[in-house]
Amino acid sequence: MMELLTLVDFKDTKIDPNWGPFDYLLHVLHVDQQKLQKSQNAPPPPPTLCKQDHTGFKLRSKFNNSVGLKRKRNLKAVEEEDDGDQVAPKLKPNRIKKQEKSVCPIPPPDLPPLFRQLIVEEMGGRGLVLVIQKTIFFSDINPTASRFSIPFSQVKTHDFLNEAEAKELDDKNSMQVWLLDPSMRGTSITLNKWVMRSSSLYVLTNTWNSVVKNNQLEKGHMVQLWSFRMNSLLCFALVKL
DNA sequence: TCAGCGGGGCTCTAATCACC
DNA sequence: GGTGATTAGAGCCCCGCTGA
Repeated sequence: MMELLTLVDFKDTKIDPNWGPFDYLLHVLHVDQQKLQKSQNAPPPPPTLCKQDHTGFKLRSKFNNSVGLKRKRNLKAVEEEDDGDQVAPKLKPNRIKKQEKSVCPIPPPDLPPLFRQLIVEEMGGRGLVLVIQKTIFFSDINPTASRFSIPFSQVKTHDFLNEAEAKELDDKNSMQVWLLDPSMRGTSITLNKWVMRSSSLYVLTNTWNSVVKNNQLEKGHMVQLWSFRMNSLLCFALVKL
């Protein structure tokens, strides 16, 4: 059973002033692995710190999701702003024809070399798996919704979850994972599993809004979500195509 | 015709505000 | 500081459009 990190886990951390945000990400992963290994009575191999200048890293646990939550623009204001960009503001946004939607090129494009180099060579990531390739819809960038939906029907494989994680998702419907966003910033994010009556989906929530904002994600953008593992920790990489 | 899925509405919870 | 009102976030699920 994976335990969440707390401030106590970082009491021995010595901050190097030269660390970039990405180094903090790697350190957190290291601490997480140590904790995991301790619980299994085996010392973990430390991940290699790199000196890339990635920004935007932040740490959140599922127990402080609401801490520091600020009120944001109300929905009406958001809609009014959005209407300004739409051709027919009085009408519902036109649905995208299925042919324009998440039609995955066959074969789907491989992970960009820059991402592969960062994940595999610098982060020591293993087991890269394409989880989904989809077009971003309004609901994916709607700040009120604050979620990225991953419909089961579009998921390439569910193998990115091991048995324990699948069980955790079934039991608690959510788990904390790491997301490497298109600008290569590391973010802690919540992976939820929503079971609907006729279908199910995975949903990235919680810090998704900041990913949208930081990467200027917009409706219509094609993205890929890759999964990989840092030691045993489940991580994702979001790639904008 | 019908299954699938995006869009968005409803409800509950939590944060914040206003007032005492 | 306590309490009720207001507002926004999060989770869930229904509606209806689209394409097979």
